[in-house]
Amino acid sequence: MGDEELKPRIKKGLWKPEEDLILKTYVETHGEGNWATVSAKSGKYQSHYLQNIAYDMITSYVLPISIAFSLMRGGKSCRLRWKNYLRPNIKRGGMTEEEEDLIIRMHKLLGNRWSLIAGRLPGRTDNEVKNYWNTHLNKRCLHGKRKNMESSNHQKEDSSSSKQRRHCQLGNSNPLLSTDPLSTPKEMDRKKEESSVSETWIEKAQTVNYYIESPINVMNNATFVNDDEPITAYFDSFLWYESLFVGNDVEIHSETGVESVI
DNA sequence: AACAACCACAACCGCTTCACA
DNA sequence: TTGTGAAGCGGTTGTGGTTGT
Repeated sequence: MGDEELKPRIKKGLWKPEEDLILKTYVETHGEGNWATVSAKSGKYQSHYLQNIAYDMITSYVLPISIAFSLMRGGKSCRLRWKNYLRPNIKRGGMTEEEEDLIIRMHKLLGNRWSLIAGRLPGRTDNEVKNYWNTHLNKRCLHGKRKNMESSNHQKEDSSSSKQRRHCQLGNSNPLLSTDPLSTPKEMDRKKEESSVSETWIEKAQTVNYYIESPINVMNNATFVNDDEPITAYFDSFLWYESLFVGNDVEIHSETGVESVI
């Protein structure tokens, strides 16, 4: 008999609807926490489950009643599944423009602090924000940076090509895409749509950050080395302050520290 | 129709932090 | 003060669907 047979098998991979129901039932009864015990305890919810779930739901999930289905999942897996998918008030579906802008602004301020960012988006999870950033916004921001680099390089180019590119930037076509022979019209439309939303404020933020000392720099000055609370408070006040100027150009004088809305 | 490439999202893994005995 | 287990977090990988060839 090998070790593998002695260990309880922890199931991995995508969750099935019946597993979701078991976990949901467990958490609704016991509350969140003690995730390590979910796997052991959830088996007894078979009877509870069968009493409370409508028969048509059971049949639709093709559950053989004779099978005792305790959750053979690790505590971490259960916790994540609950937190990211089953928890009440989880908002599903695409991000709104406001949410996108908030994510980008927060990411610029906080970096990859996904839980902090998600904390300011009701109904959104850190995993969702992180995935959304990696699949949508990161590309868009990189694309914006490339665009900026291109435009700075263009200053060294001959006047005709730079004039053409400037025309593209001001008009309804993208200079990078329009000069890319591999881009299809459909792809160009898609990329154009992606790049249109938040680049304006990104450029503004880059300008603003030139004047405002980053909170991270303050941290690096070891003002609050051993105590997170002041840092958090500082972030909060900074974000609150920053939020006042959304959509505005803010200038803070580098020496006097006096801010003014342009 | 078949296959490959790509994309979006769910889930896992490893590390850190926290709480408590 | 230290050890230990639980929870939290961010990076990475896996999976399934879609699109292009």
